[in-house]
Amino acid sequence: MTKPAGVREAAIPALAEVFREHGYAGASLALLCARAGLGKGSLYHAFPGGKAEMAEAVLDAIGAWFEAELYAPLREEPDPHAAIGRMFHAVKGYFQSGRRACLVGAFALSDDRDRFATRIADYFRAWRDALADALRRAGRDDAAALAEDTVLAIQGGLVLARALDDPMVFGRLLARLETRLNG
Amino acid sequence: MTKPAGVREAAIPALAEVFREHGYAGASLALLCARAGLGKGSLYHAFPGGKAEMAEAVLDAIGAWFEAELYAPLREEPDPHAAIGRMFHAVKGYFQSGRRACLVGAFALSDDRDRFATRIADYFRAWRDALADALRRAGRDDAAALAEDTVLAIQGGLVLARALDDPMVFGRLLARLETRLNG
DNA sequence: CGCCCTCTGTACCGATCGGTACAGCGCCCA
DNA sequence: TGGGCGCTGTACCGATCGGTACAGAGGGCG
Repeated sequence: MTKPAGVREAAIPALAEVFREHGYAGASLALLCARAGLGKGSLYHAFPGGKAEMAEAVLDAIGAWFEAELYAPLREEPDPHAAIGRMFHAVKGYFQSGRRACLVGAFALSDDRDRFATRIADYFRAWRDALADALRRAGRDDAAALAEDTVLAIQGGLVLARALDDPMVFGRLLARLETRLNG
Repeated sequence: MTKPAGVREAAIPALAEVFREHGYAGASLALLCARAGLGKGSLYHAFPGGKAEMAEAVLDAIGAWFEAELYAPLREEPDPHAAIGRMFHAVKGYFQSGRRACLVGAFALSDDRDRFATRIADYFRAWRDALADALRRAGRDDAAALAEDTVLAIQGGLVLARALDDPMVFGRLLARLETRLNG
């Protein structure tokens, strides 16, 4: 029943961390192998497409995680306020209170964007639209603009928190956003 | 009187564009040379410290431009509303309405941050503090939080606009921010 | 003119890049 | 017990990496 899990899925979190820390260009095969604890042979057996396929797999895994943990609840949870609260909680945990960067956001800023354009766009579009849906069900008439503002502010918060090396910036932002959205 | 200008300053805009598009790791000497229209010899004569010194020079140039065009007016212009309006106008032009990424923000997201930590932090701290100063003079009691929110939102707007490949996202954001700040 | 000093292109360096080839290990199932 | 196969490490590939050495071009000035 349950897939044999495989080297592939087991390696993805480690690969994700390398891409997150060094960017696509900076993530060398040597780094990828070391972090994954695998030789080149194993890595290329699991990802015949090489570095590009590894990055795609990582983006897919991130997208799937956000879809399951954030977007689906935002769309389907009967109580939109609860779903929004859960979103902030998940975001805080995922980004380690601002210490961890957003891989998708980082890719969007460089020319790696072109290579992974649809995955990157889908990630943010799904987030923005799911949040707008929840806000609409919560009775906000400015749902679309507010959702866009929120998603974008989270990305900016990560940039600024890392730039100033001050996770509090991210924490403060999340608090401000949550009161703006949930009252 | 006026410095002989030199190859150095002439090359900086071209170098900046390469770092902006490809990141620090992705900006190879070959790309840097080609875009600057100089051979390795010339480039290393102007920047004996190599790639790292080029990036530092680019960050310094960006910092100086923002200081002169944005931060100083925010601090010194008698009419804070006018200075804030000028800031939005300059930001819109500089980032080409959201089509162009922020080099400093991109560096902040990867591990290049450590290498250029003080320059990156100074860029954002100066911006946030200058804007807070103007807001305080404009009579806002939430000046500090509002300034932080604004700087961070601009960075997030660039991420989201590039991710969705939709410059309108950035334009809408600037409009929203300007009404929030200047009424 | 002849010297010097700034700037330039080119050849070259060892290291590392992403990627491939392949021999063998161990496990599962017949 | 013995194939077969999923997985692994290692050696190797040409290309490119960031950086250096150096010979000369060019202009200013004595």
